Amino acid sequence: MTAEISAAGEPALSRTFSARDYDLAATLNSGQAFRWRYDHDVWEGVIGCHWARLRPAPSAIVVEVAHPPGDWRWLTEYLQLDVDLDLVLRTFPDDLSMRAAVAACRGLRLLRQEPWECLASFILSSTKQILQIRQIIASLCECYGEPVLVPIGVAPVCGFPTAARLANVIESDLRACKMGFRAPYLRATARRIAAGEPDLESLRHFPLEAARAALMDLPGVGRKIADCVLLFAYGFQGAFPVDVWVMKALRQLYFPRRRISLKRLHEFAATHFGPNAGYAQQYLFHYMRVQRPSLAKLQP
DNA sequence: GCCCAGGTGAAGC
DNA sequence: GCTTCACATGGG
Repeated sequence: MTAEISAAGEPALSRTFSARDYDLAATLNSGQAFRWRYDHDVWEGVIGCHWARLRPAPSAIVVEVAHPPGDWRWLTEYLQLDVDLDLVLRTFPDDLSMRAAVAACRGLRLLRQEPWECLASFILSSTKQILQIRQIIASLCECYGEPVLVPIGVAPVCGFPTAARLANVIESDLRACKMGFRAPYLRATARRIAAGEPDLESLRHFPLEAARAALMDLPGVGRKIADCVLLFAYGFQGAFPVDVWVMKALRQLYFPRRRISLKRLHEFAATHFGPNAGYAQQYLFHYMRVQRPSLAKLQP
């Protein structure tokens, strides 16, 4: 590995993956992951310690990497290329709202991200616009991440900083990355994770509620951020993050002109959206944010 | 200037 | 239990 990393400056290697019904733009731009940059029909980003460039093609995704990987599981797992979207969409409730969301966003996928990066990213997400979350994380990676190998002609880029690294950054230095009041939360949680309390890998094998409780015990992590990590990093489909957009979606689409508490919305979501509720949530989120921005402004 | 952004935690009833 | 508020920062 070290030998490969040191052998910088080679041309990118390309491989095409079959991917039917995969909307790369919607997926990489739907507020799940924050490290992708779009330029001339191409997405550039970092997955773990791998630089990657993704380009949509008919029923496929063309992937460029900086060095030959031993295997491609880090990529196929991240993009969830083995998921049959039809099977997922078929489990959605057959109501007008979900039909509209699917019609508008078909091809939107859930990624499967590395837990620490996902957790830290969403700690930084609170009351921030997606554009600003990207900027904070870019700054954090540039300051405290390890450089990854890139091909000739590509600007240097870093991986996401480890919990151990961020645990040793003082709060004022974190604030220099423009994360504001989130800095002490990120630092305190980084220290907990670096100490293995909890061990993020072991959460994979926990029941949903136990994993959620372990995450919510961390500083700066409440129900919403915990659910984002449960869904985007571990794939728990019972996790249904309710942020301001999803709250508007649920209230307007399912409970118009009624007062309904967040608790009731969670109870509704847990029974109404079926075995792939997490997927349904992402469709509602993206639908509201991208397709119905004018409606989203009405009656919060 | 104003309001809002993929919220959380603490303090008040 | 529920409601209100402070918390940084930047975009529209």
